[in-house]
Amino acid sequence: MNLKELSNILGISQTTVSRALNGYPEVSEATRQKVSAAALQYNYTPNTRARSLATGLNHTVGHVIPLSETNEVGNPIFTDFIAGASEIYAAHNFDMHITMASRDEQEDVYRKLALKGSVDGVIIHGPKPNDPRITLLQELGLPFVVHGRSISEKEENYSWVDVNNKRSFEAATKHLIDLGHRRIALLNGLESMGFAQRRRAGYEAAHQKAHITIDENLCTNEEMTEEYGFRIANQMLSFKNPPSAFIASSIISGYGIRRAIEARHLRIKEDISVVIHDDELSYLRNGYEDTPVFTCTRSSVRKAGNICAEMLINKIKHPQSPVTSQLLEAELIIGNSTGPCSS
Amino acid sequence: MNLKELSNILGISQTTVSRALNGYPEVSEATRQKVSAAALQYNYTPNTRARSLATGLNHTVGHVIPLSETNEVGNPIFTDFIAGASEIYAAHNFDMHITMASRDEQEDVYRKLALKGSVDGVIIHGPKPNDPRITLLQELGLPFVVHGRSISEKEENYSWVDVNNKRSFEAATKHLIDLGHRRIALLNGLESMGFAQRRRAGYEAAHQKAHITIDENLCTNEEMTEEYGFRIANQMLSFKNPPSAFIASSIISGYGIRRAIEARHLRIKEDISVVIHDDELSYLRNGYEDTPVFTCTRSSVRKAGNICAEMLINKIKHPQSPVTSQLLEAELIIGNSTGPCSS
DNA sequence: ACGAACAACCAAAGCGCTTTGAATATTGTT
DNA sequence: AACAATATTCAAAGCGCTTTGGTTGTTCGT
Repeated sequence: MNLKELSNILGISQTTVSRALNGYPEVSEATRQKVSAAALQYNYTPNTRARSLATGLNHTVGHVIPLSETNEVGNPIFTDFIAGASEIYAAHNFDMHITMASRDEQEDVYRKLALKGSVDGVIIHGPKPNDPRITLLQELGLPFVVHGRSISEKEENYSWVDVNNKRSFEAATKHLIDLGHRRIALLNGLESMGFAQRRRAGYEAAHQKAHITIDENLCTNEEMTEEYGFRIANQMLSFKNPPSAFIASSIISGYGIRRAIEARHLRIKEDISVVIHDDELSYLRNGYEDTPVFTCTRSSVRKAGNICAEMLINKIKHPQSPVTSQLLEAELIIGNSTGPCSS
Repeated sequence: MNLKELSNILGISQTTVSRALNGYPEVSEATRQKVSAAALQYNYTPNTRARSLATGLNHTVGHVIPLSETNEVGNPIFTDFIAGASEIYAAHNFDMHITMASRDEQEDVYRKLALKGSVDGVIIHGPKPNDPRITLLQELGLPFVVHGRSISEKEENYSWVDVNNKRSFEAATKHLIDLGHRRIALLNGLESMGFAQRRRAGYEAAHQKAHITIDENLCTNEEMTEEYGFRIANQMLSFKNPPSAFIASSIISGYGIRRAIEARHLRIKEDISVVIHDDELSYLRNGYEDTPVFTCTRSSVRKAGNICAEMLINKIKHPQSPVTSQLLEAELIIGNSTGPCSS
């Protein structure tokens, strides 16, 4: 069933039928009723392709999910982010177009996306310092919002949504220092990522303010898997001078750290303190009670998805509106994994 | 840059330019060269919408990811499944269209998808017994492949890719029984899911063959989160007659079970055995060495994504081809979490 | 009762591509 | 040299929708 057929059945022109369905004012209430009823009866829905060809609007946003070199799969936090974004898309009748691409394919994918004209805007995931994708999209004139922030000398005149990673990791580190910890391990994300650099900066700031020198052997950067947490914690706990606390960039690595601690029959909290960053992943909740399992810096990645999507749709609908950005604070929440330094 | 402009620049008709780029034979090699060069130079890529309007083919497949009532977010295994599928899509130049929808919205979403004409085919996720989506899509005439199988009286004449859940869970249960375990807890997925019913059937079969009666108090069905594993294991371990082994439908719940065991200062393997189903999630690997952390039934969900995608594209390209299906065997791999029953 | 203002509708053009059917150029055959 | 056969090219139609610019009735003020 298409517009032509429907209008033939009704004996009304395609113009009027189209206008009736799209809520234009120059249609009498009577015909609008008739048309709506017929559309429902004959199960008519306008063909998306034809519509977007005619209007130039796709009602679609693209996500290009970076595959890490090591895992070749997107980080599971994307599931939650995208769930958040898709809520908003659904509310605005937008569609979601997803591509998974390795880091070196990214630019090419974005360029293709723009040229093929299949999306009205995109979300940039996992920005790196001076991320070339940002300038590329600005050149291409494709609306976009960055989840995270790039780090660059130039003024950052693009829209982004980010967590205050520096502040939150400084707070987490300070919390441990206040508890008497002096050897605090940092299991950070990949060094090339903007968020990891900011977290590192927070970690450093807290140390500096407390006049503690950082042991570089306690700081690592990797893809944040469970195995990463286990392997590194295991290694570090066998140091002659092991850390008394761990900060992990993700609950997933936190699981690995816990596994390593318990494999050595040490007790979390009493013997070793652990702080994680908690994205509030729905399948990997950090406890359901008031007191979380892990002490954490908490910021819902799903909510970040909401905000990014809302921002992008707004940019698409109002291309001339000024850039906006939002810095989300990640609360430090004391859970059952941190206690006074025992060593 | 569009076709019209490009053909004007070249002084060649749109027809010929289009044919040259699409590899039709009735174009001289000379002009083909010229056209290709110009397309490259002027950065021309055909507009997807226009093309699909003209051809009737979208080169797009849709995934409708069910949101669980409880979590409102897709299970993280989708990330891996979709990563697998998208490899294939990329290779065939297909796009991916994702919608997240709660269970009761599912049918509506599929219907809309078909009517709007924005996808050439879809993948059905998380089939339930007598899943209405299957008949719906058959009526709509939209090609589809089911990840998993429905369970129904009627003959199952549709394409699917599934793991042999019954067989693998029977093997897992038998393994534990052979080790002397008699009280084996089953932390299964939602009862309404086909795969959960098949896993339960395997669990029952093993018990039956060993003439052991099942204690229904040891069998639960829920969304497979970490917290689920923790909470239930914690409860069961405080029974006057606790289980000596656990089988979990997912590594995620397995983490929770481990947390509960270790919180009670029991040892995994020595005191309590644990078997999980391992989807080989890239961020939640079940160990990297020969011997996995958890004894498991292993079947890569990413590979399942590959196969589904390949199957679907084949169906789209050859609509008349017969239905195909594939049953993947999940190997039982003995890891460091199962040992002789100690009680 | 007449023209202005407005309400309601429509035919046709256009979005950017593919594809049909026809036209033109080239080659081969006798 | 003339014609058939083949190789290239093209103009125009069509995919299903929106939107421009007109046309036809209605209502209103005077």
